[in-house]
Amino acid sequence: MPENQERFKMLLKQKGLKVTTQRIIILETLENRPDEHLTAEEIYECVKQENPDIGLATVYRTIQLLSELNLIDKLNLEDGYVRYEIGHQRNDATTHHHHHLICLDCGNVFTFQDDMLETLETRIQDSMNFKVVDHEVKLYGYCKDCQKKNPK
Amino acid sequence: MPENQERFKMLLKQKGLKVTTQRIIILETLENRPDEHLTAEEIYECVKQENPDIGLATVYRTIQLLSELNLIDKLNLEDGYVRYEIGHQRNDATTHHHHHLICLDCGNVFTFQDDMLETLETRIQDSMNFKVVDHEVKLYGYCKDCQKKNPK
DNA sequence: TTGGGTGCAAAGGCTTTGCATGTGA
DNA sequence: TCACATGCAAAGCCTTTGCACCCAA
Repeated sequence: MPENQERFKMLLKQKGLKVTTQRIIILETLENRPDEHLTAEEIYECVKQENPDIGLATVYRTIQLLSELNLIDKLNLEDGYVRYEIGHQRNDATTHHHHHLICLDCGNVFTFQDDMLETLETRIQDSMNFKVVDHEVKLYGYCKDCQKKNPK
Repeated sequence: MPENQERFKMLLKQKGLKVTTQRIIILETLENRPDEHLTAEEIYECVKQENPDIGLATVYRTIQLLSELNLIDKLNLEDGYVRYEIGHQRNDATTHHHHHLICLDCGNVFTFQDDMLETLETRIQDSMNFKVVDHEVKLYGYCKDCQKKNPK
C-alpha cells in the first residue's frame, strides 16, 4: 500500500518538486480511504486531524498535483463537488479507469471492473474511426440495500 | 422537428406554467443546433440574436426547466461548463442517453448509440444486485481528422 | 386581474491565485 | 542558501437568487 507513497516521492524528485509533510499526509489520507470518493473539503477535514495548520488551498494544490501524476482519479457526480479517490492498482500500462455505480437513493458509489468496454472501444475505433484512449462509465440506479428498503 | 415545441407547450400548460417568447426561443435555438453541445453562455449569445433583451438568468432558468422536462440533456466535459443538447428522439419509453466520443485534440464531441450497454447493465444487475436505470458513457480519444493531422 | 416570468444586479459556492513567509534539498 | 511550498485572504468564475416590474392566461 505505501507503494503509492514511494511512487509519489520518486515522481516529485524527478520533477524537482519537494516532498513535504502536507503532500504526504494528503496522499496517506486518500490511501486510508480506498473506497470513498472524497471532496476537497472532506479531504481537508480529514487532513486537519493530522495537521491542524494545513490550508485548504494546499489541499487543492496537492490534489491537482496527484491527479496530474495519475495517482488519484477524479469523479464528478454533478452535484457541484469534484471527488477524488486513490488510483486503483493496474498491472498493465493502460490508463483505463474502473467504472462507477451510483445509487440514486442513498448516494453511495460502488465500483466495478468490466472488460466489455474494450470490445466496445474496438468497435467504435473501426466503425467511427475514433481512436479511444480512455473512458468513463457511470451507471445510475438503486443499490441492493435501497431496493430492499423501498421495494417496488 | 417542432414536435418538441408542441410537447414543451403542452407540458408547460399541464404544470400551470406559461408559454413565453423567451422559453420558445431558447428551445428553438437548441433545436436548430441538434449536434452541438452548448454552454449556457453560448445559448445566451445565440438567443440574443433573436431577442436582444433577454437576460442570462432567464437562459439558466429555462435550461433547468427543459432539463427537468427531459427535453434537453446535460453533458459535463469537466471543463467548468455544463453543456446542453436537444434530447434525441426515442421511440421507446426509456431514459437512456446516447453516448459521447470526446476528441482530446480538437475538443469536438461526437455521439453514438450502442446497445451493448444493455447487456452490461443486465450483467451488473445480476452480479452486483444493482438495479440500473440510467447510464452515461464517455469515450476520450482522437477523432478521424485529428489522427490525420497528427499521425504517430 | 394576477400569479408566474423576466431582467438586472447581487449573492452563492467551489476553486484558483497573489503574496509574504516558511522550509526541504 | 534558494527555489519551491504553504497559509491566508482575495479574486475568479459559473450559476443561482432577490426583487421590482412585466405579461400570459
